[in-house]
Amino acid sequence: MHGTNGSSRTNGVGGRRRGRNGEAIGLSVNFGPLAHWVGFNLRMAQEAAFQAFSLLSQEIGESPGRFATLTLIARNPGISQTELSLANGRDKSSLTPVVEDLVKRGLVERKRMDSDRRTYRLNLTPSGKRVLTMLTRCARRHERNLDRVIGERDRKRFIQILKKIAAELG
Amino acid sequence: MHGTNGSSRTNGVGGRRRGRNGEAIGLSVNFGPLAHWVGFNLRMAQEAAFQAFSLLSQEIGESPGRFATLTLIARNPGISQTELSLANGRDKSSLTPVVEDLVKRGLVERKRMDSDRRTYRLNLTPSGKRVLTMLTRCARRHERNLDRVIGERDRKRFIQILKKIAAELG
DNA sequence: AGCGTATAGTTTGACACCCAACTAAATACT
DNA sequence: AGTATTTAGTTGGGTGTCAAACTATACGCT
Repeated sequence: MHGTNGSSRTNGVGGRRRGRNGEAIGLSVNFGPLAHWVGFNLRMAQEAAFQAFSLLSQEIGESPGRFATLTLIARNPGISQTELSLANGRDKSSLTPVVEDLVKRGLVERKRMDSDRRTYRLNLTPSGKRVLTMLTRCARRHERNLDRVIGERDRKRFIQILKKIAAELG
Repeated sequence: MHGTNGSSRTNGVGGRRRGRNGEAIGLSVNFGPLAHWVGFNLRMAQEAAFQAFSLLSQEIGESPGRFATLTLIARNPGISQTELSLANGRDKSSLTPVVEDLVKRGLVERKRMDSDRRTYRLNLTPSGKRVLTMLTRCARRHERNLDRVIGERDRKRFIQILKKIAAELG
């Protein structure tokens, strides 16, 4: 099971038949090789998971992007923006408006470093810690849902593979 | 190994030590719970894979987004834009400029339907088929790289899980 | 000291995407 | 037939992202 293509029609998404008269696509979409390829399925899964977390996190008025940022600052007090962007897998320029907003809303504190006055040190404020706590609760709920889908047995291996992909294709 | 957090420092990304004098983050970044969560690792893996395919596909002057679109049109001749956007997991409005561009560059042909003059039928032109062939070659190369990372043994299960996530969190 | 290079962060311009509002066509209801 | 509802696609507004150019500091070499 790898080279064999067969037909790869699925009904997962494609659209329920409206069968006029054999109107080209009867009932479902043919994904062709996409169905068996990692890249495509990785994208679809990631976007579904993101979407789901987005819903949870907006219940408390935050965006999912903020969550990783806050966690990384909490875990690495005094981290610089460049280090943060690197760890977060985003360009440092993407971080500028995010940090700006977090500072403005009083979740993050930002001080120039003495030894190197180009770089900032980031830290959570007490208010930032409170928000992070709530977001973390959301995230745990989200993770429980994912765990349920993945299954306890495969979970560890699954994450291992994800990490490996990120590491070896970075 | 699941609940135990320990420390979760990794050196995968964080930045090699520049050890001034214990300057807050010595050598690596602490990812905290992120390290063990599916959502974060899913994002990182997806983005790494996307990036890698992006490099391959731009060798032939195309973007990765185009690839799934062209494949779906090839496999479902006469598909409508809405069906396409649904299968592709994008909003239909996102497709407007993409299709526009593909038509302008002569890869896709677009005809109004007779029975319902609101909808378009999309088809590849011969030129579009040629481009898709090249892109598919790229994609196969990319998949081989991913396979090497994932390992033949886990591959099938891995994709199954990705599909399940996309389906059950959609 | 002085010049060239590297680094931290910002700015700018481009894209890809989403959502909500819109237009035009089809269908359903009566 | 006439109005209301649904559907296919487009438009407009906003967001998040990257890459490249820029500013300012720091470092290295002579």
